[in-house]
Amino acid sequence: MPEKLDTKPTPKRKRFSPVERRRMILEGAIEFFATNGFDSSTHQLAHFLGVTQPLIYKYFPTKEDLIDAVYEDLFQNRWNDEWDGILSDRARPLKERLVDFYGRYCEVIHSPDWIRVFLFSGLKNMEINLRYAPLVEERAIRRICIEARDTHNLQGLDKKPLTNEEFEAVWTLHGGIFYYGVRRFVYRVPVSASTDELINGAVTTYLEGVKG
Amino acid sequence: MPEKLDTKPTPKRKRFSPVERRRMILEGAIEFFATNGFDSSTHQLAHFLGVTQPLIYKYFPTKEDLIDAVYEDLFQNRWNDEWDGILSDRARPLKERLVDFYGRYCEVIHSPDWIRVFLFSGLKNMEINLRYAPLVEERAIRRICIEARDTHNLQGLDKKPLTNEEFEAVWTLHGGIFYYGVRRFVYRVPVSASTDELINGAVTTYLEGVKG
DNA sequence: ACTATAATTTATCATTTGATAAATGTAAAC
DNA sequence: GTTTACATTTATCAAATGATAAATTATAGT
Repeated sequence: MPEKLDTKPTPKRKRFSPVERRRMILEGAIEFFATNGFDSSTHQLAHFLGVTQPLIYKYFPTKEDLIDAVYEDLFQNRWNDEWDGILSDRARPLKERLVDFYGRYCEVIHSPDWIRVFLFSGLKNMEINLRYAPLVEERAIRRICIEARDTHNLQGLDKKPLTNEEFEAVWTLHGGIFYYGVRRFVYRVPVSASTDELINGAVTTYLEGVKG
Repeated sequence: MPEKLDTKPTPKRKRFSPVERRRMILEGAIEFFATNGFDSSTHQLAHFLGVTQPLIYKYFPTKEDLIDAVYEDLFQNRWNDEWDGILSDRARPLKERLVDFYGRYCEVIHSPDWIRVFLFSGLKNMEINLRYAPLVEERAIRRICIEARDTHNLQGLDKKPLTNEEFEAVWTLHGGIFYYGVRRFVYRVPVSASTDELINGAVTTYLEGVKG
């Protein structure tokens, strides 16, 4: 078949600015590692990206650097400071606050990339956990304990410090919500409720339990 | 320093029966893979076992065979048929049954080996999940839903099938309990309650919630 | 249209990894 | 004590993997 010979041939190689290319590699790496784990090879990743393997090393000197960039992109600054305010805003009913908070929180964590990379990294890397778990405990769990006491007019923190039972009740709520993501993106089984329904149910149950 | 020359020197090599050695390798592999993931090398595993690497291949023809043996040992036949009876025994209060059931269930799953291998395999291997999740849903979650209805004298299954809300409430309970293991053996953060306290709290909260 | 910069690829390497074959030595049987 | 079976090790390999250097070529500036 005859073709126009005077048209410029499509370049076999497309060049991007370093910023763009770095972004492309990083985003691809997140998806790829979330699917295949961090022990997958950089060769396979390059194939997935449609790019040669040494190019990756132009932007990330070592594989470890690339993995760290994945962590940072997914976990760093993903805790929105506004969430603290939502939980502590006593002008609203606690149930409404909890539903609001977990709705926003789940928008971040209930994605295959987030849940899977979080578990992959947690299983391999101790450092991530040591940073993340205390963050959740301090800014969510503890705060919810305090607000629950206030809401149900129990004795203040000055009278009695938070008990193990109070902490564990919130951790169980939190774990139930987290586990919903595990069912969807790790086990990949069908779930019978939407995220909103789940949150509503879990929060309601928690509040019933802590009240009684 | 002079030594007794007539004592038989300690053999540099100890021989075990195939059955014994296979068991040793398998148990070591469970611990090793639970710690380091299934992508760790057989060379490292051999070092961990204090044995040469080709020996492993005498007992497990491929690495995949070894991994399958690990799965089988941890997950196969770990569901005790008596548990079904515990959940369905209407002579006992539901709360007591649930605490009893989850106490026994957690004796199995709340170990670093079980939780970590379960997550490692779930993240890599789809097959395990496809077998395990339906088992839990059928033999635990659904059963608990049914018993909860009976206990609270709600309309029978013939009147109205189990709702998504009922299912999700139990999954949230289940997830909260599972997550306790994740906190301990994946995140490795200190937990503020014993397994028994956790189960008691979670079950109580669930029943409060489903009642109201 | 030409040139220079640098983004991208090709070629290559040392190490690691799953796996195999042959040599070795332990311990049971005689 | 000798023999023999076979559990274990030593030696080795091809393929995969993280990483580097040199060659190539797209594209912006002139």
